[in-house]
Amino acid sequence: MLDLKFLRENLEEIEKRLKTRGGDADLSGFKELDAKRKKLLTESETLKARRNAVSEEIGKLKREKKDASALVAEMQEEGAKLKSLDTDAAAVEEEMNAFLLGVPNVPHSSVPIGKDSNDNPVVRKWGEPKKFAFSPKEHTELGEKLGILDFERAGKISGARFSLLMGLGALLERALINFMLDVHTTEHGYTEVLPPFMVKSSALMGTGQLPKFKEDLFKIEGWDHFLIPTAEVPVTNIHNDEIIDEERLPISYTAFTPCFRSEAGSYGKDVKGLIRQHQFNKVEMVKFTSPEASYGELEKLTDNAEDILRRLGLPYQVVLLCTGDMGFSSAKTYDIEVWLPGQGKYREISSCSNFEDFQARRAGIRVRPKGGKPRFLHTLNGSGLAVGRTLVAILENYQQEDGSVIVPEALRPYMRGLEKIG
RNA sequence: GGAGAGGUGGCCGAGAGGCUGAAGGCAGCUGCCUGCUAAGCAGUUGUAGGGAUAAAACCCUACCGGGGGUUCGAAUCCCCCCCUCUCCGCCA
Repeated sequence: MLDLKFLRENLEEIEKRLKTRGGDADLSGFKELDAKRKKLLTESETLKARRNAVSEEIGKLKREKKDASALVAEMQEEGAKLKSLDTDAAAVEEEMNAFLLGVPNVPHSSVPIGKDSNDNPVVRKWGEPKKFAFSPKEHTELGEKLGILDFERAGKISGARFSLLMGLGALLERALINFMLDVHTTEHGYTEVLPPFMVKSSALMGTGQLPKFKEDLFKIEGWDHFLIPTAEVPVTNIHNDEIIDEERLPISYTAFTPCFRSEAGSYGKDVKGLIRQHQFNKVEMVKFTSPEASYGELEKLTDNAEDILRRLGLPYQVVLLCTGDMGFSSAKTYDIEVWLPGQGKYREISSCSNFEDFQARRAGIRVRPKGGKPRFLHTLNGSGLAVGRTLVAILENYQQEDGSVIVPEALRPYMRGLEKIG
């Protein structure tokens, strides 16, 4: 959510920059709404000031045992007027709030202007895509032949876009989770958390998934709860409505959770395999920083995610999302894309974003500078990494001609020393 | 699920219709004092919205878990909801 004053004072500039995101940045109704709000507020406050003054007078008269009935009668009449005025004011306030909740974040000045993912510049690459002496297979075929992935049975249980990991596949997934968490906690300075996998709507409001993107979520029937689409939601909301002393920043959390997404509107995309699932595992990194430090921390956080890929020996590239391809709440986002030989392309495996104070304002997360006034802090998060897609990348990058898969060295301690699957 | 207790400022904690934005304490800030540290003394310190101003000072409004109600006036009375704690039941 943008700051009301900031929006009021920079309306044209903000509108111009939001337009670069494409689509939904319509601020045309704002001026009128803002004026209406101000008018009602001023009227209501004037009446209230009067009421307070008269009430005090009445109190004084009563204490002196004098007659106050004339004033009381007068105020009874005023009361009705105030009540209707307040009803209107509350309605406008709510309208304003709903409006603000629907406005996306303003892209940072370093974000390139563009229409869609084709306009995302590659900012760096690591590793060389391996040349295979044979035609490399996709993970689906490899996994099914090895008996570690079973999509058919997953379908019987849960339908399309679910997966069933068996035997060494399940172990590999678990190994990846433990490996990632260990690296982030022991080497990158993150504190591990294991949050709830269901959250209230207010938490989703705080991080920006609600109110606009309800159709992407799974709701628990009869409850105000949703399955989390990412650990970002419960972990960022750990500190909602808190004021954190500045010397405690930055705060860095890492969390493993399953993630649940309806994938509405993705029909026909990635229908096969582990790439796009209704349920998948992810290790997430979340940071709370001072406004001054957030862009430096974004670079660190992105590098922390890249580090996992480097240790696993998986080639990747980092792209900077252009204005047209960014998420609703983000001010700047890097996507990390891992090389998948089976598909012959780079595919997203992590998304690292700085939200500036957009989420903090919604969730009420502030920092108190030493001796100063509280202000909203900055929040960041990134996948470190999407576990299922990492498993795909390992199967495809480490496949051998006979269909077996070498276990990357970094993972072997987590795989009972196993060097090869199959 | 049943029974009780409770949710007040950065924190602890009083207040039980008007004189309360809220005593007292802690913490913070400023000054004094003191070889240093600690202690002591005095002053000061909530958040948000609006008005005023060159900027302040200043003025108004709201906020005592959330929402509604009663009243001229609500932290205080009434109703609904949420959360925490204790006991009982149930359960991994």
